[in-house]
Order: sequence, then C-alpha cells, then structure tokens
Amino acid sequence: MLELRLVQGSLLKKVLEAIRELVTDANFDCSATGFSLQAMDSSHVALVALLLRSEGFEHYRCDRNMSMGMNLQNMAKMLRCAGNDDIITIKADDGSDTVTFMFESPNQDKIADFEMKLMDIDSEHLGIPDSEYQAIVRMPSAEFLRICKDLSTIGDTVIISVTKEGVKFSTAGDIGTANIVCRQNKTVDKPEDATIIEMQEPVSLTFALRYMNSFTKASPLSDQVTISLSSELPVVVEYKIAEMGYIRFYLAPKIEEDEDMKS
Amino acid sequence: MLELRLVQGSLLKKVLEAIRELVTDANFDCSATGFSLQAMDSSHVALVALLLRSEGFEHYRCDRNMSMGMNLQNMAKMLRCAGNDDIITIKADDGSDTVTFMFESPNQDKIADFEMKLMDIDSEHLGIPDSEYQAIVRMPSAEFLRICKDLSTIGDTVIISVTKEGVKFSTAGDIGTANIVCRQNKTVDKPEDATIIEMQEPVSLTFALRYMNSFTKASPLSDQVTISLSSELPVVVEYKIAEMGYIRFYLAPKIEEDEDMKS
DNA sequence: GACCTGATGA
DNA sequence: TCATCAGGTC
Repeated sequence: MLELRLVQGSLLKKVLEAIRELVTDANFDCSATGFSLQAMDSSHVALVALLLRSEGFEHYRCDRNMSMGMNLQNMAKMLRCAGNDDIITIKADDGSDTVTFMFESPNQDKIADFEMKLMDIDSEHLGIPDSEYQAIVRMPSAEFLRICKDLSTIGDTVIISVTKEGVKFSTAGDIGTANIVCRQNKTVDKPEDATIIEMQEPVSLTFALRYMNSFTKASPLSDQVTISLSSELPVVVEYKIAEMGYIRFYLAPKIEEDEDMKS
Repeated sequence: MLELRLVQGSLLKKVLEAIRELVTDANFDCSATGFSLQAMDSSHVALVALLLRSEGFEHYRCDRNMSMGMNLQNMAKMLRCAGNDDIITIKADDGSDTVTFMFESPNQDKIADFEMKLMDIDSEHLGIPDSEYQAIVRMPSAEFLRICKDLSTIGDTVIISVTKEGVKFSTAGDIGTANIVCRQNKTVDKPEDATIIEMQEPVSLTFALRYMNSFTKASPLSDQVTISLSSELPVVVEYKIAEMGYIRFYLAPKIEEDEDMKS
C-alpha cells in the first residue's frame, strides 16, 4: 500500500511539465527514502533524475518498495486537472496495476480522484556516481532560460566556458556568432539573483541547445539553477525543489570532432 | 573604427522591428553626423529614411564614413537577444566584413556580443529635397495606427483629405465604405494627444493601405506621427525618435486613374 | 475588451 | 517547423 500526500500539489504539476517533453514513459520508484524517477529521454541522449524526499510529504506511507511505470504525458494530463492550490495524494494498492491521484481543493469543497493504468517499463537504473566537477555555476534560472532561448535563434549548440571571472555561453550559426558572459555576482539584493562560480579549473564544453532548452522547462520549480561541468562527464543541470529534493538533467558534451564534420 | 554606444538600447530594437518588415537588406551609413539608413522596400514602392544623430549616443566614434550592408531580419534577431534595459554598442573595425553588437545589462553582470556578417548591397542613395507641403497633419501615432488597421478591414486604399477643420481618412471595398474624420484639437490635456493641422491648401490623396500599415509598425517609437501631404509628392509619414532623430516613410500617391481601372 | 507575444500540439 | 491557443498587457 502506498499513500503519499503532498500539500503543495503544484510542485508535482510543475515536475511533470518539466519532464514530460523529454521523457515519454518512466518508472516512478517509491521507497522509504522518497519518490524518485530516473529515465533517459526518448532519443537516449539525456537523462533525468528526480527525487522528492519522503520528509517533504505531509503524509508518506510506502509499505514496501514499488516501481510504477507511467506514461508521463498521460500523468501530466491528469495533474493538469488539479488546481494549483490543491493537495495531491498519490495512492496505489500492492500488486495493483493502477495508480490513483486524488486532488483536494484547499477548502475541501472539491475532491477529485483520477485513476491511471500503470505500464511495464524496462528500467535501466544507472548508478550515478557523485563526481567532483571542475566547475559549478549557480545562477538565476530565468537568466539561464533566456540565454538558451536567445542563443537558439543563432545556433544549434552552446559552448559553456567557465573561468574564475564568469561563465560564457557561445554559439555560432549562419547569420553570425554570439557570446554571453555572466560575471560572478554574490553581492546582490536578493539571493535568488546571485551568480556564483565555484571553479577548480577552467572548463569549456559544447552541448546541443535543443536539450538545454528542454531542461529549462524546469525553471518554474526554482529561482536558481546549478550547472556542474567537467571534461569527459555529462553536464548536470539541477533545479532544487524546495524542502523536497531536486530534478537533475544530465547531458553528454559534444565531442569536438562533431564541429568539423558538419557541413 | 566605429563604436556607437546607445544607453537606451530599446530604441534600436524598436527601430528594427519598425523597418524589418518593409526592407530586407539595407546599408547603414555612419558619419560624424550620425547613424542613418535609406532604403526602398522590397517592391520598390516605399522608401524608408532613418536618422539617429550622433549627439543621441552616449559615445559616438566614427573615424571615417562607413556604409555597412546588413540583413535587417538577421539584425533584428540579434537585437531581440538584448534586454529592453540593456545598453547597446555597435562596433566595426575599418575594412572588416562584420559588425558586432554588444549588449550590457544595466547592472553590468551580463555582457553579450553578437557578431554579424556584413553584405554588399547596391545602394541608391537618393537626395530627398526638403519640400513645402500643402498640408501637415500631426496626430497621436496610436490613433493613426488604429485608423489604418480599421480601414484595412474594409478596403485596400485610403484617401487622406485635409481641410482646415480636420483630416478625413476614407476607404471603399466590397462590403461598403468608411470615413473617419479627425478634427484639429490643440487644447488637450496631454500634448501627445493633440491633433494639429497646418494647411496651405486643401489636399486629397490616395495611398495603398498595405504600406501605411507597415509604416505604423514604428508607432512604439513615438506618441505622435506627422503626415506631410502634397499633390504630386510622396507622402511623408514621420515618427520622431526622442533626442535622436526620426524614421520617415515615403510613399507615392496612387493616381486617380487607378481607381477607375480596378474592376 | 482587444491586441500582441509566448507557448504548445500536430 | 508551422499553425493554433492562452495569458499578459494596454
């Protein structure tokens, strides 16, 4: 038996809006630790990892570990039926092939339950090691969103280069080239406006903007985004989910040869 | 070497949004006087003249006259990547075949530079004589925009008739006819709401609404528009750019015979 | 209330 | 990638 009650239901709504474009089907894993998901995007290039810790739920009952395969498009459809202020409860009986989402309006006047069929999904759960990164950039998520969108109008890939002074986002396309530099800035009125760079050594990596733009769909979850970079490692783009956990997106850098081969 | 720093970068953004629909490629001419452009629209019917005086820039360095051919669609794309509060600097080295647009965010935390290839464009720079006009109408740009849009839903051409009392915009189409009269009104709370007519003698001219509607894309640049009319002369539709200059659109009147010839 | 811009689905 | 739809702004 599983019963997870989330007072701030809008969080779950935002989580699904953030990943449904990238991942079509995925297993949600439920354990004493929390409610989590790990999945590759449909083209097997990017990876999404979600964690909602059990402590973040008002009520968290998970008698034994469960893995529930869901179609995220359909799950998002159902969650869109929840009001933003609704309390959402996720329920599943042991051995059942369905999951139930219950939405309670704040004043308890409206109670809805949506039942969805579960799917069998081959899960390839990767152990993701905690790596040391050459550079970690924390910046306003809205700014990162804007930069990725702007650069997309010029080119298809972004080169992210970190030095002590700042982080540079560059692209090139038919009509020209673009470089956007964000300086480190810790002394800002509101902490959510800060741009902070922790750098062990300079790093410069290339990524497909298409995926970056998908990742930024998670911006509503957090004012800040963290970008962790190392040569030879996938970049991690992380959005913290207040009091609960995170969404992390992993994307392998493009190898330099790619640049020469295109034409 | 050319370096023009414009604190109110949104002006340049608006200028490009105003003319990119009408003109695809054009030469920007840079001299000690200012940054200017003169170009025919793609069907060679209308003419655009832009002037941004050097005094309007915070910093204006132009060692020698330069003419820079740009694709306005691409230039607009790049300028859209500037924030509305950004400071924009236009840079070009002598003999270079590129131009660089630099965007600085107000707090200097974000600095972007976009480089664009220049083009070779045959320019046919016309000397436009300062003519005397039979009538000059000054009116709110939003009102002119609205009139042109409204009349477009009825007909394809507008007859602009000026008398001492006011200016009349008329059209006719399959579904009927329309006349909109704006009376002179100098005694208005806000000067930008005034409608002022300076008339030497009455005049009535016909124009294609399609072009008028293009011209009104410049409305965000100025609260007022000036329409200068004379028989046998192109109409001038002018939007002043605060402290800097103007955009002027020229359009030849339709000859009366046109009316009879259309079936 | 209308228009325009941005976002989404086919 | 394009057309449609929704939300924000004036």
